[in-house]
Amino acid sequence: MVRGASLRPTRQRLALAELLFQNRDRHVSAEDLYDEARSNGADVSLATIYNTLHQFTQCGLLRAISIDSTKTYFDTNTGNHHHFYIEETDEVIDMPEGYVSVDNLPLPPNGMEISRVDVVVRIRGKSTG
Amino acid sequence: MVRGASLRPTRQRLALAELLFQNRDRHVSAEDLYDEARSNGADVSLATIYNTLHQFTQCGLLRAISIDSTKTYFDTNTGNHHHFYIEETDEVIDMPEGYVSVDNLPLPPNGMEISRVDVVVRIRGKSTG
DNA sequence: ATTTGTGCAAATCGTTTGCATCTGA
DNA sequence: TCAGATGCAAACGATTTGCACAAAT
Repeated sequence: MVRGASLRPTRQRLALAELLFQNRDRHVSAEDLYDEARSNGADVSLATIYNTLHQFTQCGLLRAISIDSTKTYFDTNTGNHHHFYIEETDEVIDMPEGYVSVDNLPLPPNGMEISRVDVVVRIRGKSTG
Repeated sequence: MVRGASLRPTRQRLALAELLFQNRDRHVSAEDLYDEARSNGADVSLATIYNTLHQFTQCGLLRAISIDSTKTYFDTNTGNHHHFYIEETDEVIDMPEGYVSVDNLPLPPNGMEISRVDVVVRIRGKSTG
């Protein structure tokens, strides 16, 4: 997988890939992955975490989502899907692929084309609001 | 307007409110507003800009949008509308209200309710991609 | 007079960078 | 060998905070 993206299969990248892709549909921040790697005995620096996350993103192995808060999350599901975002906890949940439809989009400004449509449904506990 | 939100109408808040609401549909970052205030002779500190933006947001005078990049933008249009986001320049453009429709939303997880649905259409120059 | 807001500078937090060292093809 | 990766610590940029001073009710 890593090799297929023409990245050198270094110890660190392989360790991180394993953590990331052993379960589908994960949303991790750099810090999350860092902690996880450490507690799994993988000796990886934070800088390498960031490098790797960005490289994986660039190769299409991950998708970056910046919904809110100051943190960037990386989604292991790169398919066409959208997200719930839990306001109280900053959690991100995938919606099943192909479920949501967005209609009646106005045309983009002249000379521009659509690169992606992101739908975020912000949710909260029923009593809280 | 400021008074209506049960905020004390201080010189700074009034100056910022004037800058913000004299044109509809603005998307400003704290830094933007800071520069603008200064060049208009309003003597406001950056800390106060942040305070004011957050207070206005809490009162429903503004809406915070955190689309990408590390910056938070504040939208003077608090109505039901969505955004284009120009990837190359970090610009945010309003779509006309009521245009877009989102259908087939899956139900939120148990005990949760939808607080808002945000649609961001990421666009880029036609040649760039 | 009392409460609330303001300004400054220092602190924080996520993220990036420079550079010396290491590692995989 | 040697381009490319890694780790560390320092740098960064947006935002926040603590605290003394000022302004609004």
